[in-house]
Amino acid sequence: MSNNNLIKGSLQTIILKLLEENEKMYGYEITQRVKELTEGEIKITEGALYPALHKLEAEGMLTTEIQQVDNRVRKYYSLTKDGHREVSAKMSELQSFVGNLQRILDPEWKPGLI
Amino acid sequence: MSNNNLIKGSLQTIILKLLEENEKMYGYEITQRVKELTEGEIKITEGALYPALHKLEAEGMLTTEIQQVDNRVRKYYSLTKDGHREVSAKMSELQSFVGNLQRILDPEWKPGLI
DNA sequence: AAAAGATACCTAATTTTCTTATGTATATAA
DNA sequence: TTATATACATAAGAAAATTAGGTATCTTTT
Repeated sequence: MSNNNLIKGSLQTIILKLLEENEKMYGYEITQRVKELTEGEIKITEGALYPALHKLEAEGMLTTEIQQVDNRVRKYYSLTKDGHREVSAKMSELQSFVGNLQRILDPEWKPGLI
Repeated sequence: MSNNNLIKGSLQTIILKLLEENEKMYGYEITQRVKELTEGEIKITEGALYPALHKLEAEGMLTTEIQQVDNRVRKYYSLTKDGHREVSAKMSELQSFVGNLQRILDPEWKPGLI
């Protein structure tokens, strides 16, 4: 995940949230979407992404569907019912953690500002 | 660090920032300050804290000073010159990462809001 | 008086999650 | 024809946490 050794553990949340917004995506597409949304600042490495996708699938959060596109194989992922539930949980966990971080690092901070 | 498996890697930044604000602190004090600032939501475990302090000291970011207080030993940490430089670097890295996270997770988000 | 909890330090084994490197394969641009 | 982009995958190693244990003193509760 780029040169950011800070803040690990948010990859699952990123994957789940993108899939909530997009119905179905394949791995490579996710890396490109993140790169695009962050103007190249966050690059998800394949060594991090694929194991994370496999883990989420094994946990029942995602289902897969293989498609042939121009002689190339794509593996599309989408949220299961459990996956949909998990998105909200992960998102509020993350937002709450970011809030707590601000409270520690910026004593002036009040919710509503960044 | 509490029950938050999300967002690892911010402990160093937390330590450095607290020491910038407080001149000197000892380990146990840091755990208590964080607990207090986050109303108990983030609990830094000793197994995470002490190795992190030792690493920062080994890297020349912190110096230590032992004090006896009521027959109990306290190890006070303070920032070195390098440590002071590092705080700004770590802080802007973290703030930029949080910004990128918002861009990924909240398409509505614009800098200035949280 | 004894037990429990708070204060204060520490380390070791294990787990999780990442980076780095490598491998396969097709299509396109230089 | 060589490099880049697309598309999947895994394995070795590093980094940073969790969990669980250890030592010791002081204070509060039973």
